[in-house]
This record gives sequence, C-alpha cells and structure tokens, in this order.
Amino acid sequence: MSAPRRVGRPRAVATPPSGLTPREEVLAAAAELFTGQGYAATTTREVAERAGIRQASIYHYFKGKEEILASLLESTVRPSLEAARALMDAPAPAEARLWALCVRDVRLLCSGPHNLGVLYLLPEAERFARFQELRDALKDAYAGLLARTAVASTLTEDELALRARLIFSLVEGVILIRRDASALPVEQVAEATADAALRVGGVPDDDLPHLRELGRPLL
Amino acid sequence: MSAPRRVGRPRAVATPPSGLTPREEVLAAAAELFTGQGYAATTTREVAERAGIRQASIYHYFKGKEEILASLLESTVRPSLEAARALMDAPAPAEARLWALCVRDVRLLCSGPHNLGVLYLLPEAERFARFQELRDALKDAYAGLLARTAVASTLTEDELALRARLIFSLVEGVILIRRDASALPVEQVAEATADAALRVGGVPDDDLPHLRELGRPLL
DNA sequence: ATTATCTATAGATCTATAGATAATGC
DNA sequence: ATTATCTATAGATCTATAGATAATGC
Repeated sequence: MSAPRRVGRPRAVATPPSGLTPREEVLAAAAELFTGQGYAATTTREVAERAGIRQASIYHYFKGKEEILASLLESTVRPSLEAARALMDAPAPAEARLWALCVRDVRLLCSGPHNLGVLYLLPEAERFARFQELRDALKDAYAGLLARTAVASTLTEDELALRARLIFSLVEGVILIRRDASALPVEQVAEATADAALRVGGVPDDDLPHLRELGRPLL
Repeated sequence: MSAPRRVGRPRAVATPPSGLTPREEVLAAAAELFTGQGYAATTTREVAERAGIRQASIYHYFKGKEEILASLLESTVRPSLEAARALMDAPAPAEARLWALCVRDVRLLCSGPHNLGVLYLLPEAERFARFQELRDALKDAYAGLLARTAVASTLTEDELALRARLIFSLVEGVILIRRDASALPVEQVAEATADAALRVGGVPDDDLPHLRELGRPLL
C-alpha cells in the first residue's frame, strides 16, 4: 500500500517488490541462469536484467561476477555441512545417523526453486577454495560416520575410504537425477538414496527397517 | 625420417608429428580444455593453439565450436553404449551382466588422458539431442538389466525405476570421484563401484563373490 | 550527505568469414 | 587443380570503471 520510499535513485524499470534485498535478487537471478546455462555462458547483463537492475549496478553489491558464484556455492553447501555437524554428536547408532545425513542432504539438493547443486559440477567451481574446503569437510563427515558403523571393522582402510567416497557421490548424484527428471518425489528419492547409501556401506538388508526408524527422529 | 610431404600450406608453427589427424588433434586439444575449464570458458583460439594450428583453421574441420563439443560428447558415450548392447544378449545371470556393465563403464570413465566424463556435466551438454539419446539408451540398458535380476520381482515398478536411476548415477558419479582425486586405482574403483551397484540393486552380500566370478568373463 | 541507482564507454575479447598462399597431385 | 593452411578483420559481444543523477536523511 505505502509508496516505496527507498533511498537512492529509482530503478529504470519499475520492479514488482520481491521481498528480497537487491543483493538477494541478484543472487536469485544468477542462481537461475548459472544453473541453467552455466557460469561462463551467463552474462552480467542477463543477471542484472532478471534482477530488475542495470548491468553496472551489480557492482554495487559484488566485486565481480566471480564473487556472485562464490557466494552461491558457499550458501548452497553450508546447510549440508551444518546438518552433518549436528549429526556427528547425535546419540544414535552411526548407521542411523548416516541414513539421516543422506536424507537431509538429498532433500537440500532436491528442494529449492533451482537445481543449485549443479553449481558444484561447473568446472569453475574448482577454483573456489573456500567452497572446496566446506565440501571436503562434508565429505569427511560421511567418512567419519561410515567408519563408526558396525561393518566398518570388517573392512580395510582403503575399502572404507572408497565406500565413503561412493556414498558421497551417490548423494551428490541426485543432482544429475534432478537434472534429468524435472519434478521428483523428493521424500521418496531421499529415503531411497539413504537406503542405497547404507547398502553400499555394507549394512544388511534386514537391518534397514530398524535403522530407518532410528534415523527418522534425527531429521 | 621421411619429410612431411603433406598437401596444403605448411603450418605457421612447426608441429611435432603426433600421429593424429589434424581433426583428432583439434578434438584432443578441445577435450583437455573443455574438461579442465569448461566449454564456454574455452576459446577457439586456445584450442587451435594447443592443436598447433591457427584459430581460423579449426573451421576447415568443424562448422563451429559447438560441433567440436558434440563430437566429443558422442564419442565418449558411444563405447559405453556398445558395451551395454553386447551385454544385453550375453548368456549369464542379469546380476552378473549388470556387474560387468558397471565395471566396463567405470573403466571407460576413469581411463583416457582426460576426464572426458565431465563433459556430461556441462550445462551445455543438455542442448545436444543426439548425445542425450545415446545416454538415455545407456540408462535404459541399466534399467533393463536390473529388471531381470532375481530381486526385481519383490519390488514395485517405482522402486525399481528409482534404483536403476541410483545405480546409473552411482556409475556416473565416478566422474566426480576422478575429478576430486587425480590418480585413481581404476580396477579397484571399478569393481567397488560394480559391487556397490549390485548392493543398491538389492543383491545380498553373500551372493556377490559368486556373481563377480560369473561377471568377470564378460569383461 | 549519503545512497542506490543510472548512463556511457574503454578496452579487451571472441567467433566466424573472406580471401590469400604455399604445399602436393596430375 | 586441389588442399590445408594462413592472415586479416568485421561485427558482436562482455566486464568493469567513471562519473552523473535522483531519491532519502539530517
């Protein structure tokens, strides 16, 4: 109802108020375009246009195009890492915690308006050290939980490391699944992926129902 | 020993003979650069320079930059699909054939000088219809083999489809594993991935050694 | 005075085409 | 004559910066 009354020169193109800060509007626009066509293939002009501002105005909020991608990468992996840290200390069997971590991670990768996970797959992502650190910490969380499972003691260190890596990429693989199939039954995919992760980890099929019940309260 | 004696104007920069045709030299150069820095981030000039020719000479062999990527995408997925087709008719239990398909696919993704699989992950790859058709056919091969396993009858159609998709992305996931870890013990990763695939498919742990023995001759 | 935006543009590309050139083939 | 390459460049970008402008805040 009330007029905009915002500081600064008005925008050239009147913008329907989105509820987001201008910075967030830029990030949202970049998320859509980077995930859809890639980072290098997206111009700052396209991002600005979708955000409702002029190209040069982006530089009021970001030092450059790279900083936009860095911000998106970090904000996408951080919630996963927080979920992982919470589960590291939860009082439940490692199998159940690993299951819950997979479910939460898949949910994060499958929800949200854009398939933000595909940013992880961009070749440009390799250059962003801070993002890679966060992702490595997440990888370590998977390995740590797997090492605490009952079957772990029957495996060599190498086997364990490889299985942890396979589980991690099984979870990240839902990025590809989501990319192929636009609309997914998120919960079903999340639980199926978590089940698959435990199977890869060596958990016998018969133990799965019980572990699921222990894992569900951790979600 | 013998002089080059090649038709056409000589190259501006003398090229150590690579044994490849000029077209292959361009493809090899593009493979390295596209996988390392992405398609859009790679210029035709860089590709040409690495191939030992001038930028404009690329257009003698390719209609444009896109055709280079299309060619790389198709030549990368095609061997996987051929392996799949050969295994569709092999006289062995579906579980063993699925195991063998995984091993061969992972080998293909893990070998070769560059991590060509990352091309599948490029957002640009979505636009190449012929490549996507080949990849879909490969996906169907996985689903077809899984449907012929013994456990398949105990699952709903939805569960089966989802598991097939998870197995497929488990295999494609080695692209990410290879990207993170430069040097991999290919055989070990391939068999571990194939084992994991059967586990995701619901094959009991106890059956694995036997199925591996049946699968090995199919490699 | 401060702020958020704008307009304008420098400078640096990048792709693809036009047309010349330097080999071999006949 | 044919071929594989080259040089040169048109035309179309694209990023980031410089500096102006139109609001509110005090």
